[in-house]
Amino acid sequence: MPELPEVETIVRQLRARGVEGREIRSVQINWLRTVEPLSAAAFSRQLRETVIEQISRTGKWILFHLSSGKTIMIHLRMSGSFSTEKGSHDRVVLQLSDGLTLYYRDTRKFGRWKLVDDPQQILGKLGPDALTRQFTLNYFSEAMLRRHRMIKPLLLDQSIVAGLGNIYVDEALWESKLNPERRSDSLSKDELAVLFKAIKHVLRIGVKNRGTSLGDGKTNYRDVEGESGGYRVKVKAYGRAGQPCSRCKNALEKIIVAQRGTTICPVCQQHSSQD
DNA sequence: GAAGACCTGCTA
DNA sequence: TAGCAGGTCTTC
Repeated sequence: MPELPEVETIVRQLRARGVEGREIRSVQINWLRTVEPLSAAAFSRQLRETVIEQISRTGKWILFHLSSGKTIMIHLRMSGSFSTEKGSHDRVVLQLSDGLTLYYRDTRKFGRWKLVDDPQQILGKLGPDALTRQFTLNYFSEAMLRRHRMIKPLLLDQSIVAGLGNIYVDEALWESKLNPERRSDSLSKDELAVLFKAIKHVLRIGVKNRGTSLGDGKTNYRDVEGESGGYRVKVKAYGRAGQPCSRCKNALEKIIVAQRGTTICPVCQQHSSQD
């Protein structure tokens, strides 16, 4: 579920809640497989009495930098979220100093907490984070042109660029008027520039609006305050199949690309003469 | 590339 | 009840 803007929103709110600087007093692990690579007991032992000095984000990873020198790396996958109030699918509960309790909630249990000595072990396999200066048009163009793959799965590939998921990829492609099945090496210089700009744009707007949430059920994205994201009203493509394209008014269509549900405007996002 | 695995809950 | 979901990993 959460992509870069949702993860960024959560990190900001954890900081605002004053999680940084607090000591972990006790750890409760309700779903053993959430934590890696240690057993729940060993994992808890290593956390106890350490201070969460700093919280950061790279791509879709949340990092808790601990006073012990170790780092907790958290990936929310499809349904992970945080709250300071008890809920119904709390998989990890941290009692922090000064009476704050942090609940990690994850209905589908796909999320993971990894305790690592060196985050680079994992982050080193990722491409640049999509909202950093390291993600440049030159880098992006080169990465796309030297492969012969459909653009959508390439954009979802975290080793190329980190942070995009199904929603923001569909939004960026809609905004760029590009068909998700176009081959990456068929894109012109102009198309690459437009797509690059659209990626940065949809992510920035997403962050500004505190992420996206669809529907109202409890499996959907919630920020730390329990709110759904504000980007929902801004979504142009994702989840809008059957509704009119806000550019040309033709009905948006749902297709499957690389096994992922994909919404496109069949008129605006036609395959070009190439490919 | 594709399909299955990991999971639960919502919707049609 | 089947099918689907914002992610990623493993195994064809």
